[in-house]
Amino acid sequence: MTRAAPERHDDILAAAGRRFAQSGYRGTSLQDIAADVGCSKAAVLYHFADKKAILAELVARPIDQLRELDERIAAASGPAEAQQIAAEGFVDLAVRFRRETAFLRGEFPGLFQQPPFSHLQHIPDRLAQAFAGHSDRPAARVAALVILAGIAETCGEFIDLPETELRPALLALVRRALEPVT
Amino acid sequence: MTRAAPERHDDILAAAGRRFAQSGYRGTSLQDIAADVGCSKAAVLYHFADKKAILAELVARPIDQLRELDERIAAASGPAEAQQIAAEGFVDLAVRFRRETAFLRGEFPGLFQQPPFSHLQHIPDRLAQAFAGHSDRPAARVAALVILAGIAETCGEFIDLPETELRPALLALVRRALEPVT
DNA sequence: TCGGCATCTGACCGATCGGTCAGGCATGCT
DNA sequence: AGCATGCCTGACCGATCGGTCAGATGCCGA
Repeated sequence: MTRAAPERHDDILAAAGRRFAQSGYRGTSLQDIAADVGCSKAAVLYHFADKKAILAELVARPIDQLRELDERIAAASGPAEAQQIAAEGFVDLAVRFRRETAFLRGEFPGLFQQPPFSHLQHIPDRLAQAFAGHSDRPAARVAALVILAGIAETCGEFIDLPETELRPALLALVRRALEPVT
Repeated sequence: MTRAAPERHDDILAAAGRRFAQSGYRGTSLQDIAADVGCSKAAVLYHFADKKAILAELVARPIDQLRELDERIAAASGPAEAQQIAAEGFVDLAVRFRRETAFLRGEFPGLFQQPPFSHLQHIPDRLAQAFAGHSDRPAARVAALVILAGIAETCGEFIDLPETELRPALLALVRRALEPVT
């Protein structure tokens, strides 16, 4: 059963996306993906150079947005503005790419230290730094970091709200969380 | 180099805890653990029946507390009380067992569906149900679920606050998040 | 009709995984 | 001294992983 290359390509991408989101990158084998698509493991590797290339293409767009967010944080005028940009930018990122950011975060520690993701190593540090900008407000710090870590996976697993509802709800939460707690 | 059994046992447990927290259960090999402890892979399997037994012992106490929380939620008088119990109980759990809950959550989907964890299958559903108790308050629902998913890993990875500071900060955040958003 | 290219398959490879096993070595009791 | 027991090792096993390869199959233009 032969399919046109672009369709197959997208089929594999979609199947891998579902599998990665549910079982993680390491927990998904090429065999699993092939079985979902309905072809052989070798066929998957005909359309993609290797397993990492599937992941790379799957997270290419959220990664681009993450990098752009990183630049905006770096260009902020002070820690307060950096924190605000980081919080809102991350919400935007998480809402727009729910599933991708889920396993992107799940595989974070090991994955971003090797090619082709090595050039992104500094980003988590910068994000954490931005979120922790106001170290005299521990609650805000906690809240922001909780949000940073939790949004993506949660949205993918439990919540089924349309983006039009989810985004303002999350933004309201972030703004509220960033207020100082007395 | 021979050590007394209880010490070795705890050494292995500690090394596994660090590795699991950083690279996940699936991403950690018995070889890694053995190398950290300074013994052979076979020695690890002399002190533990298999790899899953290490994980099981590592999460035994948080699991117990999770099960007790589950019972308290089930015994709540209504959805509002259930939500409150769930939120505060989960914070308590996450703060007390930061690192354990981190990889406990990371391996959640696949792991709780097979022995020796099968009897806990219903708990995530009950938790999610409790958190989503007030479905007419989407922001509160989002916030609670974000917290549910995010606390553990975040605390383990980014935050280095003493428990005495972290716990009240998180509780304040939860209470605030559970208030309706206009 | 025929040749060429894109798509795909089954068999195979080396590496690594979790787990097993027979035996070595130290310690401590008899 | 001799023996049993507890702790540990290196070698090994089958399974599975990501990845390769030669060749089969089907489609499409000349």
